[in-house]
Amino acid sequence: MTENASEGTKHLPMSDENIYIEQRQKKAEEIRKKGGSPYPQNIRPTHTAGEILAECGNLKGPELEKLQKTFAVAGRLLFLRSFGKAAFLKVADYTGKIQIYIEKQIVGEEQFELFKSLDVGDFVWVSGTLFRTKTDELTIKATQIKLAAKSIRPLPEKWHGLQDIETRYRQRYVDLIVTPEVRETFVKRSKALQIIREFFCARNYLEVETPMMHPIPGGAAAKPFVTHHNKLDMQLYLRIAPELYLKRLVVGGLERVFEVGRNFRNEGISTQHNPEFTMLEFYQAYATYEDLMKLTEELLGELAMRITGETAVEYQGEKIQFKAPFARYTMHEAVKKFAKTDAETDPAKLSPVKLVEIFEEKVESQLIQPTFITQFPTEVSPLARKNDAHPEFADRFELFICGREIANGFNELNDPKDQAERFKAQVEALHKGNEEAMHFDEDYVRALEVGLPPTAGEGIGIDRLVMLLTNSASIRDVILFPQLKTKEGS
RNA sequence: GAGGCGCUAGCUCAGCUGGUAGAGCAUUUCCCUUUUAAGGAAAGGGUCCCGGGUUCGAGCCCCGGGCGCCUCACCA
Repeated sequence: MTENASEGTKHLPMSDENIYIEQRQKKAEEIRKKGGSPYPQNIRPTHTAGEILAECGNLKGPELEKLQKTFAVAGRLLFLRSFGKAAFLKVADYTGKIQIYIEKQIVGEEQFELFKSLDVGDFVWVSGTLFRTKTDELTIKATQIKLAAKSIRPLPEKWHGLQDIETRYRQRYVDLIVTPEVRETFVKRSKALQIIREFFCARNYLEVETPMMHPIPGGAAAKPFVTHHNKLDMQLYLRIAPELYLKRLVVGGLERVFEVGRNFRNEGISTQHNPEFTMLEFYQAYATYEDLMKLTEELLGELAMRITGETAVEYQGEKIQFKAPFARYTMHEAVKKFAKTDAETDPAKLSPVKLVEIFEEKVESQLIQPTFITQFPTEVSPLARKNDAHPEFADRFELFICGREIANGFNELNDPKDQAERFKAQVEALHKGNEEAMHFDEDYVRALEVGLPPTAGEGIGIDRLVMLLTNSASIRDVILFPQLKTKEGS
């Protein structure tokens, strides 16, 4: 704490005080006056709500009575219905909720008084035996109850919960308490990451971590965040992609690597974009982009199956089929098929840049089911290997689902001379004012000179993938703390 | 960056043509020993996002600003 801590604790800002907070603070003070603590230690549950349900969820009333076993749970008090000398409570821990029944005659005067000072939102510890209520709900009949941690602020209303989207993002801790779907979404996100790690580890990939602070931003076309290291007195960029570092590792003999981590791009914010987002990148020596397309089909199929229980996933009213094989078109074919072309926009006659332009404008939004688009112009693929037969195109693909780019992969350019030329072209574009063009990375070219085996690599946007798997309309719904502007006074 | 919409009690929301600021939940007090949005009785609770303006009078109209959401543009 700062030296001013004692000064700061004298009183809370008046604007933040309301009757609810005052009342609860008063209760906490009462406990202190009596020699107790509103924030005690050594609160030990014997069971979680989930364990109790698993162990006794099938037992009937008489069987529960015979059990003669005491269960102690701890969790947040989320519901309270009092009848004067008895009450029902619902306590939630990380596994679920369990109902508590408390009766003055059973717990005694002192414990019942303690119970009456509890508020919804408090953490509590309860022990007792199990029984079933008239409506057959598995319930703990409390014999002992303790306050485990006092909550000073009231929670949102039980029925409607927290509706204000801004507050949900700013106070995600409250959102997580009162909006069960939010919790489910982030459990699924965690599970997806776990599956991804298992998937690559099972294929002998090594998980690695490369720098997030780059002296030269590289690996993607994007505007970086700039920062500064004081002692080194050098400008650094938050990484826009880990690509160039991961390929250095393949040069170093780590033939199969993957990294899951944050990228930072200093661009607009939308339902599809957060300034920091999570990217999976993986590289495999002696693989081709075609191998990676197959691998991607496998990965996505497995994710869909293990997260949603089926390969067809409902997303915003569309049924997305994650079963292999996914549709495949070259960019030419896709423009021909999905964009209305005339003599002027005949793909065969278009400049590469124009082709990509039409593709992005007319075709992308139509690619709802998982679709691989291959053969991107070399000009827009400065790190990808040229196709041997048609050097104006790169051996590259992107995967589109619901009109959004989900993955991008290609055969890696491992010819140092070619790479140096491509960097030069990028630097020229940079000088011409293209803020997203790449810088010349001499050390990366040196690494290629040491020798990169034939390699294919791919990046998958994890946030967008999780959006699909959790039927989330906005990227903010799959990021725990999405970037928001700070509000005055907060 | 542009346009549209929103911001009223702790929460969810009403608030008409400009005329004393409303409800439900929650809170406080009282009654209530099996509830499932429990029930009954009463009470308290407001910087109507902020700042100007118009008006006898503004939550409402006008101007400026803040924050958010959506669409578009840039991007993954």
